[in-house]
Amino acid sequence: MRPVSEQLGERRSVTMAHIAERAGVALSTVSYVLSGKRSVSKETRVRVLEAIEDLDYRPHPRARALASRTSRTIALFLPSPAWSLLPVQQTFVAGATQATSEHDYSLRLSTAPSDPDMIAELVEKGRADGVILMEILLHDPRVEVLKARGHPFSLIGHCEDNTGVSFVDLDFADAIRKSVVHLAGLGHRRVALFNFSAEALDAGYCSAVRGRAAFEAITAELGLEGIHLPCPHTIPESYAVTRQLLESDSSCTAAITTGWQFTGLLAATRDAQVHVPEDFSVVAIIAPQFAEMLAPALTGIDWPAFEAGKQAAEMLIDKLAGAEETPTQILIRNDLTVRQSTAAAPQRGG
Amino acid sequence: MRPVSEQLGERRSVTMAHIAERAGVALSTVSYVLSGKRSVSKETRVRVLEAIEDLDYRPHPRARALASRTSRTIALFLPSPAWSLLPVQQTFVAGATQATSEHDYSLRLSTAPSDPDMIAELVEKGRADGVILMEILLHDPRVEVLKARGHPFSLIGHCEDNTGVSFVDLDFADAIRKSVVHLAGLGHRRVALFNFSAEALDAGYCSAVRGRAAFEAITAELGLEGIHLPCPHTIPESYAVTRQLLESDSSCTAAITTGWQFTGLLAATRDAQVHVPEDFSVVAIIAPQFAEMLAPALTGIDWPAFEAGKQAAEMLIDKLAGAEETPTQILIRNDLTVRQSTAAAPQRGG
DNA sequence: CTGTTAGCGCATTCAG
DNA sequence: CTGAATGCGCTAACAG
Repeated sequence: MRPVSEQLGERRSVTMAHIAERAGVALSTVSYVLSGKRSVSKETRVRVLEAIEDLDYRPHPRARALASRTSRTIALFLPSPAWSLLPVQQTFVAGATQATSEHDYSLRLSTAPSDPDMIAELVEKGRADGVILMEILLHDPRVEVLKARGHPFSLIGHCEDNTGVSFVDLDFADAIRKSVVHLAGLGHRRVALFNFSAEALDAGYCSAVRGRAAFEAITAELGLEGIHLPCPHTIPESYAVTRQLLESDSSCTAAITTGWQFTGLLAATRDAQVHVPEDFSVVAIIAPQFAEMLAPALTGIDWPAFEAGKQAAEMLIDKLAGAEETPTQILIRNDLTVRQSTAAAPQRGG
Repeated sequence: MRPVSEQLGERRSVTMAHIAERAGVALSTVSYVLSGKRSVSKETRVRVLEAIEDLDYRPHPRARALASRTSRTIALFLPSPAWSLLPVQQTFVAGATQATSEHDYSLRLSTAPSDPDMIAELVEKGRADGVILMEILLHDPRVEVLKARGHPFSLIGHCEDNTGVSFVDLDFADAIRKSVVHLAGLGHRRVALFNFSAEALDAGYCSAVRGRAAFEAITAELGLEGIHLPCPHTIPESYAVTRQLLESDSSCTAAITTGWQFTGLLAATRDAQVHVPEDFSVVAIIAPQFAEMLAPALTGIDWPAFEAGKQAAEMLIDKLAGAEETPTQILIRNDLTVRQSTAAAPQRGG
């Protein structure tokens, strides 16, 4: 293997030393006019600035990072391989990317390490100044580690105990509640919740657990019959679960989906000759761009994922900039957006 | 503003010096057992490895990067703000992320710099070893700059002249050709192409330009009437273009979409009481997970975006690892996947 | 096979 | 207000 520097063709670029020489000042002076951490006489400052201009000097972030122990980089982890299946999470990334770029930070993306310590190490080794976590569990070991070691981070999602942590999340309990109320208002008496997968529930995935609790509470309160269906986000599986539901339960007339399950659900209703929304109502909790892409568009609670990703990054950047100690906590409560005219009363089985 | 190092809480961790001392060897020896760039006697190697184990030493990538002029990082740029609208591109990122993580690289994401020189600088300043570009133009200044300065890169998309450059791309010309042939086979005589936007065409966006050319050629060859419609990917605009088409042109019975336009198109056909696929055929060029999410699913050419992102990263990593000089060029030609049973003859206006 | 040394490019003490 | 010196943690010559 040849020396890497060679293949990279990395040019020897102009450094602070060059511009110090040209300006006839000390290296440190250049550093100080750049950082502004010390006052510099107007004259020398101008000379330095001119030299910078003339030689077209650009700082070397990596060297700066090593010396200052700061990288202006934020790390973000994707749930591993099957990630392509969840566009909502991709949208978080898009939002976070935009925010980091706007603030002259950069975003380091990698698949989620299995070991929580590895993510702490990432910042300890200077690869990132802070971390954004998603797929949060109610009791999340990653959050514990990060807290314990004192590293800055923000969450998309939120734990059971959130003292001192910054996060942005959709209020899933509220979303489920509003969805059920909406369906009850349409006259439905028996509704299904297509919740996140059983694995997610077992692991304690925050939205899944909160969603289930809220669903059970609100259906009981309204005297509805609630059918809780953990279901993966894949098309074949959500299709199968829906077919099973429609065949075995003729009085269920509505469903709420928490993720990508609306795909298989819609295909299954169609194949079963059950018409949406005339015979069967569907409420989806999903990013608006996906709700809108269907024809007819889906009624539901909008999960503004792009904005959430952006805010998660921004609150972390604020923290890195030395902002107050009080954490930012954003719990999004959106009203239901009606995108398809739904028959007031369910036709099916009723 | 307090010193950043303080708020970061970055622990002073064990360095190579510590382990050199404990193992009773020179600093460089430690470096060499780690890198394997020089043979080390089994005895000392073992002592060093033990010391590493005992002290729980982990290398510091940033320092390594500065010294070696290599960062094990790949940069990827997103088309700025409106990015949330194009899920296909998000999927590229997902694929690239997976590949980089698998190879122990990391992915640096940022919004696309307006100045091509800035992206070259990114690698010159050591923030990345190589670059992945998307949204490629037939004559792309970024590619020119990268080539000229000798920086490693790979493309998702491909230019007019691709000598020496590695890329992965869907063969859009082939995709359009197959789509038109398919539609012609169904008996359609007048078909529309919902191409990328006029801006994209003007800029010379590779897929758009190639698509148009192929469309014109194949419709002429088959004696069909082709309607070329540049159209943005947004739902309102694709909706409007479709309504306009349906109202002004009663003999057009089929359409091909190149991106996200199928969303507005389907909504518009529905509102216009035009049934898909009975009255009107639609062929979409889109990532399979999106084609499948509709009910009924969309017939079309699959754009395996996740795989493409992955391959683009892998070919770049190979290059960085010092692989051969011969570029990898992957032009994906997929057959049309029929997902909805289409009436053999168009009903509308015919 | 191993140790010594000089940087990578910059931040930041400390003297002046 | 300025400059010289030291070091961040590691790599890669250069000497043995």
